Amino acid sequence: MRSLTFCGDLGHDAMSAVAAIVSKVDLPAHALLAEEGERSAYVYNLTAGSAKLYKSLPDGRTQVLGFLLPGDFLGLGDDRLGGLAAESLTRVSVCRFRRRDFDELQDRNPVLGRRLLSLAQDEIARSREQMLLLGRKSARERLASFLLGLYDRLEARGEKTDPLPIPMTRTDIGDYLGLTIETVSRTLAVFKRDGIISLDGVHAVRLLDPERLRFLATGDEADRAAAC
Amino acid sequence: MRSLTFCGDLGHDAMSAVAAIVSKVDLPAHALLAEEGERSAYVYNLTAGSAKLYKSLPDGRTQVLGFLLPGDFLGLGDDRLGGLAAESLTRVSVCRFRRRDFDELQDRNPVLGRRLLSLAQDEIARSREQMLLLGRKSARERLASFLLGLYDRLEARGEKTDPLPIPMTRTDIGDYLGLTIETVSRTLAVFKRDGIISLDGVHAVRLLDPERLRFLATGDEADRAAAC
DNA sequence: CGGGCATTTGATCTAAGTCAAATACTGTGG
DNA sequence: CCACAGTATTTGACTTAGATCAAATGCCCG
Repeated sequence: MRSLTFCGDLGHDAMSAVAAIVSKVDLPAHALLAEEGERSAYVYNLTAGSAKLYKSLPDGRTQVLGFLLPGDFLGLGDDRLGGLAAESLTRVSVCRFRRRDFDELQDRNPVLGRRLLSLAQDEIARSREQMLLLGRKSARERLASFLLGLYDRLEARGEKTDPLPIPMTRTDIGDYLGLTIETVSRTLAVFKRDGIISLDGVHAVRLLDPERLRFLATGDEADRAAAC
Repeated sequence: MRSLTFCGDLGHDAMSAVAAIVSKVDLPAHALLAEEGERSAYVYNLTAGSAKLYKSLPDGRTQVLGFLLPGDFLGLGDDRLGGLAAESLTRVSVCRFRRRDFDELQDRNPVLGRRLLSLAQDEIARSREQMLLLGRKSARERLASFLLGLYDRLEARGEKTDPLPIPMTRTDIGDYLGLTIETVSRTLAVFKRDGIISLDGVHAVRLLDPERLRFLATGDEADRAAAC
């Protein structure tokens, strides 16, 4: 099964050790995998479906920190980490580990330890990119980056990307990009008008001009006027 | 010396192993410790002074990803990581490790490995907090968070915080908070007018009402009108 | 002591937010 | 399979926080 992609080349011993402590769980859409402030006793690895990770201010403003796709971990070393919640966007399947078991496994398997450090560093790199986006990019640049990011991640996992599936709502997208749903909607409308994308219903997009999108995403615009 | 705080309780062997591969370097203010796109052959641990970590868009917009204070690492596992630069803000002293030596040390010392994973997780937690700030907080909330963050970090290291030293320029602060220098300046002026802080020259602040600042930072405002 | 940068302050502009309706989906039960 | 209810999305009109442009100061540091 594809559930344990993360232990790919850990060797046979490690794989059976992993298999021994994992349990598979299915959950419906909109299920809370973790609540803000809670210290979860579990570590999850998503095997099907998608989820969002977020953090909120007391008055309800929320920031989506990332979307989890199949293969992604949730709760790694997070036990202590600052109030942050996770919710499934679709029906999901997860592999669940009791945290204690997982930590122990990690202590006995240096390769796994190194793998986890490497995952943490990937996450740091992605966070940095996102900080640049949130701090300095325009709405168009944010949406372009978002679409390409989703595309690239699915591509990298060998999932289909032609009608690019968008499992999250406009609200989730807005909360991820630091925008309102209206701005998300309007900006996508402009991309459509400009022939950069086409909407295939609300939860799928076709990237008609990825080239142009790349330019937009990095701010290399040279944004020639788009007539009406 | 305080240079090797990170290996505090690693044990004697590890400490001498560390000592064997480290070299101490002093650099002036505004020195580049790493350039965007470069793959540095070194890992640094800052022992005195401060520095900024940043990332830029092709047109020059830049996002400061964080400020390094004494004890902080630079370049951990970063070799590959997406173009990101570091520059000293003041005169700095650093402990420099050749990356290869450092990786090797890490492989032989599981405690060090765990320590690094933990540092990486701290960094992820801080990044998440910053994403919430950049995506959802107002200018006042950002500045309040910034001042308190600086205060807390110095406090935690036992540095003096009464006149809170602000080694970075307004430009750096703006680039860190996703604001312009004008907005930074104006917002600090408002804090001053409201008696929340007092400016002690341009590179030192006195937090007169940390309480209030905490409320501001978390958006718990209840922002009673401030008369003129 | 003065030149050059950093900061502050003021006036104005604008991208994105807010408020308010239409429309369009989605899932459900008949 | 269809209609309907309830939500999600789009679209439009208007507002605003923060950006931009433009001068004054202020502050190092040689």
